[in-house]
Amino acid sequence: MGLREIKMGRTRRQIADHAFALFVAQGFESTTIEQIATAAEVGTRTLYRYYPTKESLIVDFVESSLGAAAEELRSQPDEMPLPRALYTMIDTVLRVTNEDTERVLAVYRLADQAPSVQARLAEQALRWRIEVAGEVSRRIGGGEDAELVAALTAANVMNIIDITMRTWVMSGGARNPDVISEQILRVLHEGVPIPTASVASFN
Amino acid sequence: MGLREIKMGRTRRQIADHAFALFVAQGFESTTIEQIATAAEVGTRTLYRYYPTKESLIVDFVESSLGAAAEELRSQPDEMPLPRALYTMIDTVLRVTNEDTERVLAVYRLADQAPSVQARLAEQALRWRIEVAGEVSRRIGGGEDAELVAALTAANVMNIIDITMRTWVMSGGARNPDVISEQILRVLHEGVPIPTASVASFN
DNA sequence: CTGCCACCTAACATTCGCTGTCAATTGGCA
DNA sequence: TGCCAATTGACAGCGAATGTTAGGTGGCAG
Repeated sequence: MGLREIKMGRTRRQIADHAFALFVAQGFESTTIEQIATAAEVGTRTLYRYYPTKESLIVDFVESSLGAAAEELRSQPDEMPLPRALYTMIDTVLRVTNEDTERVLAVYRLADQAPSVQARLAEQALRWRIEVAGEVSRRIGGGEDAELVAALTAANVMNIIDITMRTWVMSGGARNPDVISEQILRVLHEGVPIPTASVASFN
Repeated sequence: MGLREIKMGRTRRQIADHAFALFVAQGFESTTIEQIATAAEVGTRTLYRYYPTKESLIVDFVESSLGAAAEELRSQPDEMPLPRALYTMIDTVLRVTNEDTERVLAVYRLADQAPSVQARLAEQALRWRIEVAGEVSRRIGGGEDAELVAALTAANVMNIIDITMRTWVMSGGARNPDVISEQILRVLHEGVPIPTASVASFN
């Protein structure tokens, strides 16, 4: 790795750190790109080369976490049972979370006060849902309802991650994310209500 | 209802219709607010009073649909089994869809070409997920894992709606949404893979 | 029927996110 | 050491979004 990339990496982190500091201090909307650029000692044009949108200053952090999780899923051997492979994915996200709790907390708190950030986060989850669905589809093969099963399974996984994170954030970071996700998995295995047309089958 | 509100309703529809026409014709990003305002024969400031953001010109349509569905859920008697009540909600969304297929198709197609629209749609789904979780929570009472069950149930319902719609849109509107959702419900009742920590229990 | 009030409308100005362009700078490498 | 390629940031400009304000229109009391 050359000096060039090292410097770029440093610049990138500089920008994100100053952005977070300012966002937390003054709020997302009332912080301008120019303020961030000035604080990070770069031109606004340079900032935009690293982070294409204002929201990405916050959301890229989660993006990399989800990216690592999806990569983890793909890297599991095909012989591994799907439920186990899916679990490794959740585990990866939680590991990243445990490594930088403060930043993750800040992300979700900022999302709560800035609709555009919330929107980008939600879109991100959707994109990864589709990504994961593709991998699940590949693993279960192309049976009858394969596409739908894959889509539903992927959606489930993203829900588990999302609800775990939100529950954790709601506790102010006090509870343990791993414990929460275990609880969620237990509840899921016990079964949750599923919509039914007729009154007959309850759950 | 006074003359004033009638006129406002007309203006509102005027704006949305012209916006959709322009979006479909030229794409979302390359259509400016001013073009829409001009086409609808209103000032840009007036347009913003009806639709606070450019994206809302598109997503308000879905918002009302989800709003009607949530209202439907709330209006079901408490004695009705939850799975049945949840079903009425899905049914309501699909009914709205069947009533204005062209507009719904346009919404999702535009979302595919405009990230900001996709993001707002996803955020909307998230908001309604939380809304529905509240109502589910109320109906199942405050038992041990009640909050988590409610959150997971609500997420499931929103997933069913979303996957139904996406599958339908992917078919170009050819397939029947009701049939798709029935298929999804059947698959769900048969059970989909759930992440597991140990290799032992394979769904 | 009339006149007043509240609300709707739209023009104007301004802020801010974001992009294209281009010249200056700096790292990589022969 | 000097050339090439890539990074940088200044400048200009577009378009979305908001505050302000003046003028118009419907609703309603007298």
